[in-house]
Amino acid sequence: MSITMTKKRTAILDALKAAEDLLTAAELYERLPDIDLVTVYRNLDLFSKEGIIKKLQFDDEARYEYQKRPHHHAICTDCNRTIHFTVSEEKLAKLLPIKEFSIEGVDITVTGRCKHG
Amino acid sequence: MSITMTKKRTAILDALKAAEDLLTAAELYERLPDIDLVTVYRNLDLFSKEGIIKKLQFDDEARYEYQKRPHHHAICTDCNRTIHFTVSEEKLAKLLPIKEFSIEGVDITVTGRCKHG
DNA sequence: TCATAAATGCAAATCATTTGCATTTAGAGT
DNA sequence: ACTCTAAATGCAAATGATTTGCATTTATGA
Repeated sequence: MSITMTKKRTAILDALKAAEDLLTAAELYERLPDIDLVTVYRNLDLFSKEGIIKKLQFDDEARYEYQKRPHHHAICTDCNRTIHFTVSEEKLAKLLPIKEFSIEGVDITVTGRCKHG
Repeated sequence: MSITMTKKRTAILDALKAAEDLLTAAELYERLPDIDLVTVYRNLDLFSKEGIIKKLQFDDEARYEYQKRPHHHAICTDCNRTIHFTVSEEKLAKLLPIKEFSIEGVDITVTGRCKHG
């Protein structure tokens, strides 16, 4: 990547990699109190633009995740847990019936209920 | 529907039905200056919960559309135009490979470039 | 018509995110 | 290592969408 990897940037990325779930900027700040919240925001923005992480806009706030490989999300409306899943390129290609459009990215978000205890 | 349809609510719904694109609360307020912005928000919320309209969270603000039938969106990263498209139930059912999840809704957002002039 | 709940408006609060600016730090060249 | 310049960071304050509190108006139904 072409961006300078400072200690703080590395720490933010590591925290995202280590996280089970998607994190908000505030949650990252909790885990990394030495890094100013503004810096967290600025770097999350930067990473998003670089494509290193992914920003998902939730109802009230944004959540971020380290982007291992492109994938999609199923969010449980009960427990808010997020399940990650992938969809094959072939299936993705078949979704959009419009030819006059060059696809850059596809986001699929499923809502429903997971069967947790 | 079980909610009281006041004149203002009808006006808000009509404005959404008439709109070409998805509208923000502020844009609705521009079109309906007699209706307080707070009332616009409250009723958009109400309609969303009733399933009459659909709320899409964009980067910085929410946009709303009258829900004719379930459909999805392709957003041009150049001109911000929104293209609506549908995906058959069969295709939708095949997307999520997780059995332990009862699907309530599926949102597909495609980003890319449309071929406008 | 009256009573009660719902709908609305206005002002102010909230809260995530952004911006301005001063300070610190990193990287290139010497 | 030293110096210079741009980038990175922190702090305070601003921004802007959305929400809340409360008083007032309107609709509904007995």
